[in-house]
Amino acid sequence: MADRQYDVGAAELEVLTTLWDHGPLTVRQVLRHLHDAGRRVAYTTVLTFLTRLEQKGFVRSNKSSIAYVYRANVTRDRVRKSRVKELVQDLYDGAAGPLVLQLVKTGKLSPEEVSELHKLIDGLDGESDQPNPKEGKGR
Amino acid sequence: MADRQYDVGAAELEVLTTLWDHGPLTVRQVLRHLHDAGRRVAYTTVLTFLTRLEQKGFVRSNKSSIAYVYRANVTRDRVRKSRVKELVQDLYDGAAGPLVLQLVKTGKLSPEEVSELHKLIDGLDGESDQPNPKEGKGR
DNA sequence: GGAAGCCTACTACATTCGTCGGAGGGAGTC
DNA sequence: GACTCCCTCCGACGAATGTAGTAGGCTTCC
Repeated sequence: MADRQYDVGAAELEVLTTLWDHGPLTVRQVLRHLHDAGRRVAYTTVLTFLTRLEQKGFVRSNKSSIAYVYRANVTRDRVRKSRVKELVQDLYDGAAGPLVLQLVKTGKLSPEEVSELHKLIDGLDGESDQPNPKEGKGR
Repeated sequence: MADRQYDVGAAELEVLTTLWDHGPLTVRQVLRHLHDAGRRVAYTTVLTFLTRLEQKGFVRSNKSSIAYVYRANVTRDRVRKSRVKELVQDLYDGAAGPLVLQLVKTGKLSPEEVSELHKLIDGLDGESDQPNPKEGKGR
């Protein structure tokens, strides 16, 4: 219960996502992107989100000549992993397998994804009893 | 953003999970299960959770001779699906594929799960190039 | 019939999150 | 120099969530 590491609210996450998608941005730029995406929020609301995200360490900012420029300080991948882990823990009793199966059954994977998955587990199949030696863990 | 359907807090979810795992229970029984699982909460806290869950429609209760007996009113599966969907939407731009791939890569599936997965996608593979006729296509 | 328990109802309070408004300060612009 | 923007800081507020205390009601057991 303590481990709620990357804890970002849904609205905060939208802002963070905007930063992931469109690089370093000022408050106003984030606002514009959100508006373009159909999200109506006030300027100060975005500012609040960015400030809170910075307090939590998810973004950091640099003062440019005019305004602060914010950039993500965690990778999307990290947040994804953390969120997935939390989900698996809370609802799947820690076992990823059932989730994978469920997703494959109902998740409407594209043919490309299916074939990539195919390759992946063909690999796994062989190794599944001999641990991977070069556990580099790159993304 | 409106669609936050099965919205249950983390602590509420523990209670709901207890009901899923151990059938209809009274407040006190839920409390005992939680204590057994190392979770320290007060009796009235559990009562509050159950009351709130009932208001939200996630559990329902029957008055027995002694005390109210609560039972889950949503399936675990439904909550899982809803949560996963939310996650996929929020963090994977709606595409389940990347999540599956990520899980398979890092999710430590058991050999049994891998082989089940194998069977599953062998099935999918066949259909993948001939469009599924009865595609309900939610979204 | 009073003490000891268990049960529900009601109230409360701190925190987090989503959402802003207003105040006050620098920078162009007539 | 006054107007107008745009920027940041601070404060605020309501809803949800986690957590729990207190009051009052029924049982039961000497």
